[in-house]
Amino acid sequence: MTDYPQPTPQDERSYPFDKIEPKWQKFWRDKGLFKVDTASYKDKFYCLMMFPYPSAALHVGHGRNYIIGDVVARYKMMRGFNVLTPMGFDAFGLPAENAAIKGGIHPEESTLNNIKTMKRQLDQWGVEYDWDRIVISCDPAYYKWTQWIFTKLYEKGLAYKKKAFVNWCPSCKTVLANEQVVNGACERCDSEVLQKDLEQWFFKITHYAERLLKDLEKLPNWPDRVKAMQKNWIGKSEGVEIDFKIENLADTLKCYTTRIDTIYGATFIALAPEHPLVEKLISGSPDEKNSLKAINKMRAESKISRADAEVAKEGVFTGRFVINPVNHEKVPIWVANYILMEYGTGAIMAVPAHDQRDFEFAKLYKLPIKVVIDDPKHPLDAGTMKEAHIGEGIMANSGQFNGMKSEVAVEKIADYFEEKKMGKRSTQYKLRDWLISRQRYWGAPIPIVYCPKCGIVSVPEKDLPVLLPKNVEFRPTGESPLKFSEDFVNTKCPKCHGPAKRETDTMDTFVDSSWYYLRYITPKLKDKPFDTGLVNRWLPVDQYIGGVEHAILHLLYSRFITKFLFDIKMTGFDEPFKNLFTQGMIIKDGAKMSKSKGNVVSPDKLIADYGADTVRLYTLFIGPPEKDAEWSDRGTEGSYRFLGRVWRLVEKIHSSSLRGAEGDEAISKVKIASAASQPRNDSLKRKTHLTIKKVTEDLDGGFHFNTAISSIMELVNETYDLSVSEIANDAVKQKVMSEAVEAIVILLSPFVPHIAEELWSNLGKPSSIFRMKWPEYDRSAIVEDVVTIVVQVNGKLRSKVEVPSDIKEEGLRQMVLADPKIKEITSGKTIKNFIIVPKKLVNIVIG
RNA sequence: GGGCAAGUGGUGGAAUGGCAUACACGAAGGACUUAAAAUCCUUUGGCCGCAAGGUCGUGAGGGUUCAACUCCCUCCUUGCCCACCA
Repeated sequence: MTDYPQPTPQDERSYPFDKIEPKWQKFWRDKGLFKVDTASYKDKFYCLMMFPYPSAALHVGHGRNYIIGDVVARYKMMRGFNVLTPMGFDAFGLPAENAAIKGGIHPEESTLNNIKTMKRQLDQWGVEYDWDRIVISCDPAYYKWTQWIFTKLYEKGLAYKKKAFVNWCPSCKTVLANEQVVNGACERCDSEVLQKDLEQWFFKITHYAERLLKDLEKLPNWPDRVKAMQKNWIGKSEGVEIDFKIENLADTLKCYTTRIDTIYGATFIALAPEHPLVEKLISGSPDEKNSLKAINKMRAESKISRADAEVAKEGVFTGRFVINPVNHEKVPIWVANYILMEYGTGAIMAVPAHDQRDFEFAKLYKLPIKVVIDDPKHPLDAGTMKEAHIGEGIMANSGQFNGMKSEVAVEKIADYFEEKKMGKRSTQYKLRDWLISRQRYWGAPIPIVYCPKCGIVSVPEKDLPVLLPKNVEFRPTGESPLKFSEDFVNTKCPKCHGPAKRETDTMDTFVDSSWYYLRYITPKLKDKPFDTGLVNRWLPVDQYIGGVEHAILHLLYSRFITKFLFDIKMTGFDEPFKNLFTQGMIIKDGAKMSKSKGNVVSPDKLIADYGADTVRLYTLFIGPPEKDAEWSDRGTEGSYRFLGRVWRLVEKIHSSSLRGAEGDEAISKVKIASAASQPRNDSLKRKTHLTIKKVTEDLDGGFHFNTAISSIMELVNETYDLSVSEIANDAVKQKVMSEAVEAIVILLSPFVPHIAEELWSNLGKPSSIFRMKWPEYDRSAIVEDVVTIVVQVNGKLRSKVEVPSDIKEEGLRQMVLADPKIKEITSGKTIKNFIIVPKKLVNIVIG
């Protein structure tokens, strides 16, 4: 048995982060480091992070967004910008309402509690904001203006009401947003989502479809991925709308096609079950009753299964025919479940030979298949084809167009249709109008009043906000909870002052978040949503940072609202976010971090164990920030070790040993590095300036935090090669060393602000480090007198030679060929080519 | 079916035409310690070799080039988004 004392755990902490982090956080807040006076907009930089929904608590995956934003803000600050970084909360929404139904706590209470928790977490991370500008979307002072935007859209005819099919969860008894429907089932309870036909409010985003598409070109600094997703979502296609004459009826049937070149191959027409002409077409047909029954079945089914692509094709013949205008053939009209009423005209000309869906349908109902686009080398045979020929080819069986390339015929036939007035060119979009009404409680009420005399009346600005009443029974019944609040519903008509009723639906929370970035500039303004003059100075946002999951919805809606506000001259810009950065997700155990999967890593414990700087550093070092990354608890220890190394470097070498030249015992034992080709002080000075260059380029050229940090690690490693005794007696080395250490601290400061601030002050420098100028590298310090040239023979590395950096070609050639290894390899061989990449490489090509 | 990413050591990743594997994790060994932790140092792609060195090697196959992880073509795999969109 031993009687030695047990180890004490105090040394587990290699530097006192628990003391310094709260200290500097308080310092920044007391000094108002992040407070901005928007009146001075010279060198402004608007750094915006997507504001969060206030859920219970943040995990380290959320943290990535805020940490990245904080690094950008601090870096830009040191580059002399007047940086605005505000934060707020997207505080309306279903989760709080559901929690309230379960737990009985009012959504407002739980939301405000969650905001408190999240704010504390952000504070502990050392992520700083101008909190005076906080914007909370459930605050009446904010949603007043959300409602105001609604009324403006309504005035311009861009907010309207219509009957529409919406997603309905029978078990939650509520309407769901499209994004809450996953593979046809409710996101939360997994029951099958039904469709209900309800009166709904829409924003006419389709009015902006072309501009939303075209203006993507104005956004060169958005990720291509996001632009591609938006483009895809808007889904523009150009084609021809054909007018088909219906045999024995006065009506024309309009069909939209992008493949007018296949018109001669149309062997049937297919209508969506919901097409308005369906009843008229089948009336009088011998099998009218059964047909209608089958069509009604399709109507019911097709809507449920719309989310499910693998539904079998089904159809009913109407008994009617159209006349194909190009060849006067009779073409039968069918009703088919795969045709969508929402797209195009809800009717298509079906060309089985050249469209896979039409092909399957034709096979099923034994309809004719006619090849009109052929490949002369491998002619198609309609009888034996296994699938449709989708691609281009040579026109066949197409009258006057035979022999043309199909891509030419597309234009020729379109011209022909327009000349003969048989149809016209037409552009279609997949984008649908934005359904914004929700039969839910926890949202901004739609500011509309229904008056028996005046009809639909929007609430005038002086009566806004329409306050969300607090005492409402919001248990799900399938109807808007506000319907049951008599005080809320019964009101006076703003026009005739007679009794009237309020709209009881609330707005989609995406409406709240589609303009919040404008509110931050003048967050407390009472008489306007924002000050146009100031907003025009501060926007567009210089850097927007957020998750790619918002690539379509939030970013598209925000662009739409910005364009609308531009059109009504509220703003002078029509794109809100100049630069967009979308960070990757943090993965744990192969899945996205989420509470339901039970793989969340809480920052609170990590910060308690290692400090915020370690968590920040690891989050930034884990990999390229735009990519997903697997979280490893081990990895945090590496970051922690590195910070300890920096701490000891500054504390021991610089502040004590250098001055006293005493030499800390542990440090004096550091080995003296092996001889280098240059004097060590030169090499360290050069490395210092190369590191400044590299870190600056990594931050300016993109968000390459991981490589910036690794280059600082290299510099730290190099300083460890110098021993204390080496420095102590050499004034030049001391200078080089302190320059390196200062560079390390300042270059690290955006990433790990607390330790940097502490070390900076320990070095005797004035606080705050974030009021310092970002260092610039010295060109003369990075030039080399001697460079190492890599010598390849026939592309293979064979040797390295050191040459003066200003060597001429002939001299270099001689030195390279004089190298013993090269001499041996090249002896007796003919040198065919001698390629020189200056200061880098030589490649000798021999026979 | 369409669109977009990505595929490199035991692991996260670096290198965007010029030394493949920087930096870090993990592992092994050493110094310090009664011991451990911490710290500091060394080694660490495979194969052959005592070594010097050689050789193979960035999902697969081809191509362009003096030179390819990088550019081009074909294919495979994984992930994400969209999807009976005419």
